[in-house]
Amino acid sequence: MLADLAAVVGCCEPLAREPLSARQSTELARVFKAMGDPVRLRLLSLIASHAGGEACVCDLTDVFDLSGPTISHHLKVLREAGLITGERRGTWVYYRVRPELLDQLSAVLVPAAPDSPATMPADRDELPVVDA
Amino acid sequence: MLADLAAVVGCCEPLAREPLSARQSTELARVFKAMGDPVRLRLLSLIASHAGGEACVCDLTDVFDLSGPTISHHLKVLREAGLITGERRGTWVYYRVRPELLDQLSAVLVPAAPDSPATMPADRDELPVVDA
DNA sequence: CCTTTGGTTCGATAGACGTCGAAACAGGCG
DNA sequence: CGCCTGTTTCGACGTCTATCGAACCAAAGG
Repeated sequence: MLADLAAVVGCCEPLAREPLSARQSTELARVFKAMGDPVRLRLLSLIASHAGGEACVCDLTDVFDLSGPTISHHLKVLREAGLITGERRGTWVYYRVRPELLDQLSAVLVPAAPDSPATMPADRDELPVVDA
Repeated sequence: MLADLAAVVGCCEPLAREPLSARQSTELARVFKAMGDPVRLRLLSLIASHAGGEACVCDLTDVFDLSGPTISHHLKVLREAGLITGERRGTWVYYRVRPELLDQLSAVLVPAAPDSPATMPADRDELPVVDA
């Protein structure tokens, strides 16, 4: 669903440097909107902080007072926003975050982090395209 | 509306370090949701990148094919999320961003930026409380 | 004062979103 | 094969949200 964030945002153009184009803001907003829900944000955090960098859906469901389908729905939103990837291994489905995306978002927000690797365009101006 | 982000998120706890609590995710999601709209994201960018660090509403209205009330509504959402502040000076109302908030969000996203000032909790563990 | 211009609030409406239960799909395992 | 568990899809429903026009408030000048 989300094409390549770097391609749209120009990789690490801070929000405060120059106005976003309509296209850029649309793509970026898609990602922020995915994070604009408490459940999804918590899911993201649970996956990101889970041992091994990945979490099974069964681990996530028990944390909330929500039905299975609802959790699955939120995971799908996060997946389509490019924030996480899911992989089925046997019976269970494991999700892991895509740190590059978080790095990019972080870089967009902050005016100019001096020499943090998160803002060094060098080693990741080509992100894998995520689809569906 | 938004209390103190730092107080809730614990100031700079990265998303991937430990799972967010229900409360933390709720507060954070409020901010991300405010940014989860193309118009608002563009407004934020227009204000942040405007000369002098502030922009008059009259500057913002012309950029969009939207009615005045709609722009005003979006500005209110950004304001209540704590992302911008508005001040009336004479005839016009000027908006400016709150960079601390953007810094904090950036810090929450990235696992551990080595020595970027954006992630140094030292000089800003006390943020001004924004209300309405 | 009254008018004009800039911005916000109000009320209404169409569409999007979160949630659920039921049903469908996918793998193990008797 | 048939069942059982884990996960996703489907359809529906109530709520929230983006948008508008109309009305309203604030400041500046006649």
